[in-house]
Amino acid sequence: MSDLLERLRGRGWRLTAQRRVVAEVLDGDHVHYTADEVHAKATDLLPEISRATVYNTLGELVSLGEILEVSTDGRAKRYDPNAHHAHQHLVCSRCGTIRDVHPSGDLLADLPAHERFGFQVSAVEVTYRGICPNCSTA
Amino acid sequence: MSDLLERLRGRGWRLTAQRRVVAEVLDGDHVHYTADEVHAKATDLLPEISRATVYNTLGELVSLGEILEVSTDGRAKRYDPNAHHAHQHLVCSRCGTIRDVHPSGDLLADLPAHERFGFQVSAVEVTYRGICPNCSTA
DNA sequence: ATCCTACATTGGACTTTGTCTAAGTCAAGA
DNA sequence: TCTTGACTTAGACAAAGTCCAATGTAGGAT
Repeated sequence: MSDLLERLRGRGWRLTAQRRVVAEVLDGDHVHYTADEVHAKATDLLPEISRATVYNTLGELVSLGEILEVSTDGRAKRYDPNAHHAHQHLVCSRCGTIRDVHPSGDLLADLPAHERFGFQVSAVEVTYRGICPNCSTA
Repeated sequence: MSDLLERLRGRGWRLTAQRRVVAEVLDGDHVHYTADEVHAKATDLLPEISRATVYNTLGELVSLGEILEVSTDGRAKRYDPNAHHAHQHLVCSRCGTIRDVHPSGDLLADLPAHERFGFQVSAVEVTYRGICPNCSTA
């Protein structure tokens, strides 16, 4: 993740404590926090960081293609730092836990030409839904 | 759609003008309105209908499995009356237009056992993204 | 090392989307 | 037609996100 900050500095990003903290919070696998969760965790590291800055920074990271925006439940958007490896999501219908998964096959090719309505189709997002081990035993 | 109302009456639904109007607004193919759009169109037919009733009615129709809730953009949820034929969505990245599409293949089977993390996987939602004919020429 | 300034941050007001509640209304069975 | 419990209403409230004017600061220039 520190190479992320270097990469962004190369693109003219000003390196502030706030941005460093947001990047740090988002580091890891299977991380999918809401903006408010990012803000809460960032506040632990840098108490005076504002909500607006967290939103701004997340928005910039999305624009730059460094993180992904995910909305699996129609409520708050979540942010996924795993933007450099194509993947899909598996979501627990009960507790909302999200895992990154890698389906086999070419998902885009599954949409036949006669079902494309003249669109130039360029991407596909898949959400698998089920019950996680934790919730199925409880 | 009128058989929908009959079906619901059979399930103990009280048949009110408001519910009739919401059902009427949702009738058609490739219909994916937000709650506020449904409210606006319903207001044309029945000026005194309230927002709360539209939300209530949409929620009930979803619970009864008569319509689907779709969130393709992380903003307002949309409602899809085509609940009785499995399908996925194709969304224009520019204007937001949504079409119902039918991919080939077994999408659920594309998730290998070793990528399921012990989940009981039961459903899959797919959103194809691209540019619609209208937006690509404009 | 310090200065400058364009870019970043802040807090709070505002918007959008959706939920809840208490009071009034009405569909449909008796 | 009467009655009653389900339905509807307006408006307050809540959650998620955006916007703005004022203030602060990273990092290049000196």
